[in-house]
Amino acid sequence: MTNSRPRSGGLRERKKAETRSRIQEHALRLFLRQGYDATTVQEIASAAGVSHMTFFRHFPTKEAVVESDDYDPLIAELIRRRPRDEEPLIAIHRALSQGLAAIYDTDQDVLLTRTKLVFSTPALRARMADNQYATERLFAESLAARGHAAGDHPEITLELRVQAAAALAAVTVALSAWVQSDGADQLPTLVDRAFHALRRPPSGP
Amino acid sequence: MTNSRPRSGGLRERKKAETRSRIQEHALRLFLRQGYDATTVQEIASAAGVSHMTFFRHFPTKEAVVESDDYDPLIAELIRRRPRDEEPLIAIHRALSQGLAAIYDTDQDVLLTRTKLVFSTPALRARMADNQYATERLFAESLAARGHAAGDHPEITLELRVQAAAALAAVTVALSAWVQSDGADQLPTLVDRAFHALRRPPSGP
DNA sequence: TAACAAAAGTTAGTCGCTAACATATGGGGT
DNA sequence: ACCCCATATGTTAGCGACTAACTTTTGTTA
Repeated sequence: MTNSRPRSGGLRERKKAETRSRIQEHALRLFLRQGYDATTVQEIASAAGVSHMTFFRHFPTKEAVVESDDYDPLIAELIRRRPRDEEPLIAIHRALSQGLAAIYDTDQDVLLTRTKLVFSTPALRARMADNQYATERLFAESLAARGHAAGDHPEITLELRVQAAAALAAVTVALSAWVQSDGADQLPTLVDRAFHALRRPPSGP
Repeated sequence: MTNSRPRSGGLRERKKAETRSRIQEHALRLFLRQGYDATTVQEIASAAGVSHMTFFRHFPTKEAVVESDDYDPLIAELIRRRPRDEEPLIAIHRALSQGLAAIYDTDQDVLLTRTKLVFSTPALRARMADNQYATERLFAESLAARGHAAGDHPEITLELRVQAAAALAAVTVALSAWVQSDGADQLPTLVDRAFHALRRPPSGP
């Protein structure tokens, strides 16, 4: 039995990837034009020139076509690179700002559009919120792994999980405020304010 | 046209409430016995002796039969009663502990069972996570309203929202750890630990 | 070019959920 | 007591997300 693994540059793989992104593009276009709920999977499939089954072979659910967890592993890696003695919330804040800066300047408009769609669609919002549980664990892991050998897996404490979850909550509120201002406020600034609020609760007037 | 509002003690209202809770009881029983996804609405309705339409007249979705936002308004009220100069995270922590104590001793088993179900069912988890956005706003409002007249609505700042969101994240992690320990750990203790982690990030060894 | 395997299509079905319309029943006014 | 109406429930038909089973098409590889 010879190696039957598909070549990375093969026609087959390329076509598959093209189909996938064609579906995704048409889906987003239709969602923005006529709303998420008002767009059927059949409609997206037809627009992309495929059957509805092909849609589900590429995306497990209708919601999945909007989700993009490309960022999570990137941020996780940046957290892992922070010094071990840095306070968890500071570490996440810096890693996040760093990662955000990398994409904010180039993809700002796309990010805003997509985030608006997610926040205004209950089904997508719920998905995003649930995905944060997985992200929380990933970030907590990354916090624990700072300054350890690659194979080493230090304990993930409740404290680390709380701090990862709080950081994610802060980012989410910042995103929400960003969307509410329709992109007028600068997202990095809002993120900074959110993390600041996490560390130093303001007292009354 | 005279007052046609139904009396609170009427037979009609009582029957309706009975039907509602009968549906809910059978639903939970079936979910626990055979799993959430493996239980159809039709099945629940039949078990409760009603048609599937009656189910949806009492609960907007299948998930709603598990959700219980009875606690949120209670906690919100407790937050509102905290002194105005108390730091937001402290205020939420105390209000929450107070509210939790009221129900923990009596409903501990039910709470654990239900929470286990929610955390182990993606659809329910996603719903719960999304509901937290509404709860976050409610708590932020309550924080802002402390020591103000009833009709007065002070501004809800980004900072307050972040703190409310962080507090909810802390509680959620505590609940998750509680479920993971199968109720062996004390929930109030876990909540205290979670809030503590929020305020004083531990440094490395 | 023959043969294999991955990708896409076809079809039929389940389940959550809604709309429209029909029926039953409790509660108030007379 | 009776009638009338509002409200709770039932029936039926249908849409849309998603799955399973099977067939057809199409790169790839020997």
